[in-house]
Amino acid sequence: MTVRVRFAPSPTGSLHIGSVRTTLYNYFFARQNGGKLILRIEDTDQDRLVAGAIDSIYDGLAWLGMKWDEGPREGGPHAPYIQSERLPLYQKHAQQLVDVGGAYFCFCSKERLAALRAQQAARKEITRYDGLCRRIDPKEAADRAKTESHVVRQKVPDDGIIALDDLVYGHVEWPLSALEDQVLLKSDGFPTYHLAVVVDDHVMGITHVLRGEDWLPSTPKHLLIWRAFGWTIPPHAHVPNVLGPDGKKLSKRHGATKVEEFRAQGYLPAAMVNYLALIGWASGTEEEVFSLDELIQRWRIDHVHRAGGKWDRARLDWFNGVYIRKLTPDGLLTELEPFLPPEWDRAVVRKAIPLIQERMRTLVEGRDMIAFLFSDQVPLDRSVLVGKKHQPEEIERALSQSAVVLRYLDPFTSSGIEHGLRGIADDLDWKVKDATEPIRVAVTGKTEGPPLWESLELLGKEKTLARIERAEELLNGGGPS
RNA sequence: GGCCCGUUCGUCUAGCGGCCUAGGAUGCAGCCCUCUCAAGGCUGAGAUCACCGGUUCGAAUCCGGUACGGGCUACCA
Repeated sequence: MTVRVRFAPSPTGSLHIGSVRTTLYNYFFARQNGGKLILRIEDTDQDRLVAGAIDSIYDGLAWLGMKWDEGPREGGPHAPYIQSERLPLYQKHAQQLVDVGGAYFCFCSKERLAALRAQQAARKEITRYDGLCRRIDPKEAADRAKTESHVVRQKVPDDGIIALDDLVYGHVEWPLSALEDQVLLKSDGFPTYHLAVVVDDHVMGITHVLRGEDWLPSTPKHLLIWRAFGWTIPPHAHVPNVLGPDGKKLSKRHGATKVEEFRAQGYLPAAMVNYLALIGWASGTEEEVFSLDELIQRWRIDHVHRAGGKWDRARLDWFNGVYIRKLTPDGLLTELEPFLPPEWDRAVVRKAIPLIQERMRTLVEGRDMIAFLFSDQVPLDRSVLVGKKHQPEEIERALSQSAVVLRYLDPFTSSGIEHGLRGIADDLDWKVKDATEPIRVAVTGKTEGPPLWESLELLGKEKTLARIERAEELLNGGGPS
């Protein structure tokens, strides 16, 4: 039997990091078993639809490097793959469930339901449906259903126990008495998630249900549906949540949560994939840098951790640095491209790459590191320029001596610059870094960054001298402040 | 409140009864390298394995309870 798994996002916004992690696990599982991957859009809540969400899901998954076999745009034997386009299927199955006694029509208004809940809450009782419509004679109910607004509710047996042997969590069981009669088909004719997943998973031949931990509590409802239809229940695996720093499910409150945000911040897809895969799974060895293909090979469902894992930006940053350093210089240039202002000379950027590649953790950081090469608007702060070791007059003198040496340098190359500047330090009897620091600040506005000699060469003699001059003026009391 | 799940260094995790005086990574600190910052190398601090009981010759690992955290509890997914 070929493995068939699905990822089933709902188009309520752009792709969330947490669903990406779950999707990744589905992806690994499908690929390592030579199985098929199905993308199914679960848009049964018409109120929560967000325009453009499907595009963003496609964009995000494609950016991450995931490819799938069946889906809304690629089609497949079970099209359509958008639940809102499969309504008759769910309606038919809801009816079937009513026929076999697994569900019933309910005519209670939302008002009555709300009032019921309020009363129960006031009495500090469990708030759940009271089963009023369960007692209506089926024939009468069927008649009323022809004209009256109604929903279809699941008929949960009064007692007994239902259990699941989860591939990750092991044996889990629920007392049926704790479950309420869930709505399966809404009055607008749309199914709820519970009906739609089960029907689609069965009809689409899904062999393994792999989804987030938050679905575990509603699994007994699904199990009951599978059972009522008399279908074979596929193995289920729930995977732990991705948490925010406070231990709660990762959400916008915690900052960036969407793939596109991380993309915009200059993270590489390979780093995202690698880092994300490691929240909730470990190889069991001491390796942890894995490509997508390696993850497909190495990932094992039985090595999935049960506890939720917190999102750790610092660790992501480290992974991103690792992947940036793995790039070829031209590869890095390509990755950098979307972040570069159009007017920046790409030939210069290309030459700067070896200077920044091992220093940057994100593409944005890399771009910022070389911005001084293209803009004369470098910030200049007098106290930063002077530093702590020397008097302003001494710094000014060092600067002007350096300028003299630099001015007569021809050609203006990094080795010449190095030689000249080291000479200045010697003359001054300063440490090289002390003589070098004011120049770095004058030219880049910062105390840290790419190596100076090469940076100056790239900047060129004219601009270098102009900026040093500007710094001298600042120390003179005149000039820019 | 009810049901379910979870709990090993700050963080991600290894660990599936003896190899654990608990390993790796990240982060942090220090040293080396060095024109700065990184990268790289080395070193270090950091976990009474939530707690209490039990099983066992032996428990981070098995069982029970407690505490704490989380998820779910909608005509949301």
